[in-house]
Amino acid sequence: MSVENKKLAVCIGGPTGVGKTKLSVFLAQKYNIPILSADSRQIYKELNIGSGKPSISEMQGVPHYFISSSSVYKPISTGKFETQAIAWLDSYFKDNQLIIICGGTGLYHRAICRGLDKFPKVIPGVREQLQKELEKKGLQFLLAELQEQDPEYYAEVDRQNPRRITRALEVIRSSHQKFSAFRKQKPKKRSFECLQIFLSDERKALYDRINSRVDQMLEDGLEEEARVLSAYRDLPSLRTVGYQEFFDYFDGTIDYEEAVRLIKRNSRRYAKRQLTWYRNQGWLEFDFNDWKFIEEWLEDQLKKRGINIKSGQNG
RNA sequence: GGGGGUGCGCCGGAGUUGGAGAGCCGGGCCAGACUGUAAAUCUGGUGACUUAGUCUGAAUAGGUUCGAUUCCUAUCACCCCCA
Repeated sequence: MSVENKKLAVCIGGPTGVGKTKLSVFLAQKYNIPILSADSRQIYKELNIGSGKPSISEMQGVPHYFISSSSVYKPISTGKFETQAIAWLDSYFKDNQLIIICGGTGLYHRAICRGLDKFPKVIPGVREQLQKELEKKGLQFLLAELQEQDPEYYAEVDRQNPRRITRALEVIRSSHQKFSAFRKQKPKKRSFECLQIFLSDERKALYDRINSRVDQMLEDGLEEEARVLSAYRDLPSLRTVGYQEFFDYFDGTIDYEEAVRLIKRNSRRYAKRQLTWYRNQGWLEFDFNDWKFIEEWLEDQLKKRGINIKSGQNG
């Protein structure tokens, strides 16, 4: 690939509420490029307030893709997201050199930049069946099956995590092959390069910001949004901080104060998990507030790659 | 001023009333794992240290005892009652 054909995706990650959107919009405006969202909740058109989806005014005219592009009634898997996003990006990069990929879902970023291994389709009903067995017979029962069917994966999997066990078994039962047989863990070739950075902040300040962000969501009508969606609470996409807690409140399991407290707590815990993920994945860490530094760093990266894009004054 | 009660680890609760535990539950916090449910799911830590272990520890200071979180004395703090 010649230098002129260099394609670059600037991936921006980080914990919830750290300011990913603001920075992305700023950079997108500067280079006059769109933003592709890597967020497993903002992708649903029904989840607005609770997902922290940027408003029209926050987008400032910058085109956003994969925001509100699906419906909670048709859940999108990470695999589907990869397929759609890559198709979109390949097409985009035919005529363009630079894009911003912004979002808090680490696995989505990974699906774009590295790709997921190809797994067979799960036969309808298998997952539900496994869920039933898990509830009735327990994890140990499923573990025994995994040990027999796929000793390799059994040896390395987190055996206390039902999600991992049932995932492996749904693939095994659907394909009659070992789960580990599909786990090549080999990065895919992409038509573009990913530059991965994440924003962070002092923990105390981040948590304060998250707490007040939740207060803002409540003011904006999170409770009503949750109420409308409560009939569909069992959908995977509604297993989400900000909604689940309200569902319990509607049930009378907890009172309003408690629901709010839990939303804040679970948001903080989520933020921590995100930080752990990006550090673990080797992303470059930047201070959320140091835009100047990030700008200069990015300029440098573009120059190195021979990417010459006018900093547009539009916006 | 008099009488009574309570006091342990970041916080709350339970529990031990002479054979002691850096111990139980919850919270908070810290850290980690994670390839199609990922805002999901799961794990570890939270007195100190030279960390497979060692030391200190039940408000503080003494005392009784072979042995004290437990009993005694004083002090401090908080709570209740009486003046």
